[in-house]
Amino acid sequence: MTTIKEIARLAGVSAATVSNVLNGKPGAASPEKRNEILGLAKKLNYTVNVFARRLQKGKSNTIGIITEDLTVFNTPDIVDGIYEYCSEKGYEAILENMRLYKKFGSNFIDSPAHHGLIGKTVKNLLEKQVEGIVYVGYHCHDISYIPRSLPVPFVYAYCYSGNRLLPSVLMDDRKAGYDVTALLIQQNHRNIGVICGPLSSYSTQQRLAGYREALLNHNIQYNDKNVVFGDWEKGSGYELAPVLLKSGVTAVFAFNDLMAGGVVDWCRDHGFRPGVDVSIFGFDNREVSRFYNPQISTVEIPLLGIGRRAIEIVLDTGASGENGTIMLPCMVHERASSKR
Amino acid sequence: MTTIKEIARLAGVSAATVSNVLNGKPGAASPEKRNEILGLAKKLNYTVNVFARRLQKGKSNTIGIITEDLTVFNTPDIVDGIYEYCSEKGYEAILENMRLYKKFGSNFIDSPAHHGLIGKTVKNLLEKQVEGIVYVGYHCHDISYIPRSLPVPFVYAYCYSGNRLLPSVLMDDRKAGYDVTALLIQQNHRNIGVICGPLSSYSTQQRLAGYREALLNHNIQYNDKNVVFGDWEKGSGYELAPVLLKSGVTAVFAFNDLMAGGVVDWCRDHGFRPGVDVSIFGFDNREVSRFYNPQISTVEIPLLGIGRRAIEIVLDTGASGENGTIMLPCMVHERASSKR
DNA sequence: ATGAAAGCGCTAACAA
DNA sequence: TTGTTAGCGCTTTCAT
Repeated sequence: MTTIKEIARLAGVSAATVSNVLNGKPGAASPEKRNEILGLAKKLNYTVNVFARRLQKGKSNTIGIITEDLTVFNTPDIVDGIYEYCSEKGYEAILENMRLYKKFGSNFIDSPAHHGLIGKTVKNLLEKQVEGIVYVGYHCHDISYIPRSLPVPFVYAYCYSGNRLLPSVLMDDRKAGYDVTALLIQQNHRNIGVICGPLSSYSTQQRLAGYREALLNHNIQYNDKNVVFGDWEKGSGYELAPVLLKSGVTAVFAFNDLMAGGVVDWCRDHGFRPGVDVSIFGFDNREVSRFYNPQISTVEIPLLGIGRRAIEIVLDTGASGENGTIMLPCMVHERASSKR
Repeated sequence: MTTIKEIARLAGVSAATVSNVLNGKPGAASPEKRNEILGLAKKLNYTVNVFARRLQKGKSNTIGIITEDLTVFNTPDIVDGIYEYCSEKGYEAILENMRLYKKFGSNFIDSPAHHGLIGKTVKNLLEKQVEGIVYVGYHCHDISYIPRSLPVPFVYAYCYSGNRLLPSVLMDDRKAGYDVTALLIQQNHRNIGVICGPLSSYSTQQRLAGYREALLNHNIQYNDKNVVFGDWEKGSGYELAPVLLKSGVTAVFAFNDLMAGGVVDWCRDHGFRPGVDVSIFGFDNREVSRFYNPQISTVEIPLLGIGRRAIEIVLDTGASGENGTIMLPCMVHERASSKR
C-alpha cells in the first residue's frame, strides 16, 4: 500500500504538502507540484488509510448496528433504513450480527447468556469507536439489558426496554389492531374473531387492546369466545379457524400472515369462501400474503421508518418522545381475502 | 475515552507496561502492579482503540462485503454465511450495501453507472484496509466489472464474471435442472413442461440445459412445445400453465416458486389436482413454497454455502476450481405438489 | 520487572 | 508556496 510519505519522497516534497494537495486544500502547492503529486497518487494507486486519519481526527463518523438475526424476515429492511439515513448524513455503519435465532431459537431472548453476548458485542463495537448503537430485535420483545455506563447513545429498534431506561422505536401495534377492527366493523362485521399469538407477546397484547378498544368505541360487546391464541404458525390458524367460524364470526383477524393463511386454507377446505363468506386479515405484509390465493389483507410494518427513526435518535440525540418509546403507524392493505 | 496513557499515569507506570499487562503478556509486571492496572482499566471502562492497534500492527483482519441489495430475498443468507466463516477465523467484516434493486430496478445491472458505483464502493472498502472483498449479487447474472489493479482478492458470489477473470461461486443450476427432470422421469412422467425465466437469464439457460440433458439420457424426445418462457412472476405461471397442460404434459417444472404458485392456482381453478393430476416443481425454496397449499416441491439453493465458500477463497486464496468458477450443488425438496 | 523510544499513516498548527 | 513539528493511541524492540 502506497503511503503519503512515499509519494512525498518521490515528488520531493513533504508529507504535509502531499496531504494538503490530496485533500484539495487550495494553494497547497504550485500547479506543477500539484499535478505531479496527483499523478503519482493515481499511478501508485494511492488509497488513504481512513483509520490513520480517524485516529488523528479523533472522530470515527461511524455508528454500530447490532442485529439479533439478519436472516429473520423483517431485519434486512430495518437495517436498510439505518444505512440509508447514515449515508445521507455521511456516516458509516458497522454491522454486528449475533445470529441469535439461527443459533439458539427463541428461548434465548433476554436470558443472562443473551445479555452477556450483547455486552460482548457492544464492547466490540465500542472498540471500533462507534458514536452510537442501534440494536435491532428480530421481533418485538422486551429486553431488559442495560449496558453499564455506556459512553454513546443506544437505541432499541423493533424491540424495547421494558424498564424504559433506553429509547425504543416500534410500530404502533395497538393502533393497528384498532384500525383493522374498526375497518371490519365499518364493513358491517359485528362478530369478529381474533387469532392472537401467545399472550406473552407484546404485539399480541397491544393488538388485542386495540381490538377491544375498537369494539368498545362502536358499542359492540366484547366476547372472549371470539379470541383464541395460536403460535404464529400456519397450522394453528388452520386449527383455530373452525373454533371461531363455528361460533358464527364473519371475519377473522389473525395476528400474522402465516396464521391467516391457515384460516384461508381451512375455509377453502370446508366450503367457506374467503373474502365472500368470511373476511380474513393477517399481519406483517410478508411476501406470502401477496402471493397467496386469494391475496391476504394485511398490515404493513414501517420497517424502513423504524430503522431510520432509531438511527436518527442516535445521531441527533433527538427528541425521544414520551417514555423514550416511539411508535410508528402501520399501514393497512385491503386485499381479496377481505374485500366485500 | 480512557487511554492507556491515562491508566499509566494513574498507576505510576509506563504506557508500555500497561499495554503489556492488558494484553496478558506473562511477567509484564509484578502481581500488585498488574492488579492495580487491571483494576483501573475496569474502573475507568477502558476500551482499546482497535484502529490505533491496527495501524501499529499493519494488519486489519477485516474483509469487505458488497451487496447489490441486502433486502432481496437470498442475500441475507449469503451474507450470513460470510459472517459465519469470518467469525470462525477471527476476521471482521464490513458490509457495503449498494441498494441497487431498491434504487434502480433490474436495468441497472452491468451498466457503466453500475460499474462506477462498484468502483466507488471498492475504493471505500480499500480505504478501510480490507484484505479481501466478496461481491454478492442479488441474482445470478453476468457482471463484467473488473477492478483495475486490485490489491486484494476479490470473489463474486451468486453472480459471475463472464470473462472468467475473477473467481465466482454459484449454485449448480444445470445439475439442479437435471436432477428435477430425472426425478420426474423416474416417476413415470414422459411429457414434462418447463416454465423458464427469460432466456437471457443465466439460470434459465443452465437449468434448461440440465433439463434437456436429462431427457436425452433417458431417451425422451425433446419437444420445444413443452418449453415456455415466463417473467419470474406468479402471473406468468398462471398464464402459461394452460399452454402446457392443454398439450398434455403431466408435470410442470417452473424455474421459480412464484411461477410454480401460479401453476398451482391455475390447476385448482380448472379442475386439475396439483400433486395428483399434475406434478409441479418450483425453484428457490422461498418461504412461499412451504407455505403454499399444497406445499410446493422445490430446489434449495445453498446460500450459506455460497457465502462461506466465497469468503474461504478470499481468505485462503484457495483452490479456485476450473475457470475460477465454483458450482455448489442444490438440494431437491419433494413436497405435496409433486408427490405421487 | 519496568521503561524509553520509535513508529504505524495521517493531519494541523505554525513557521519560514 | 512549502516544510517542520507534534501527536492521535497503541505496540514493540531493546535497555536497564
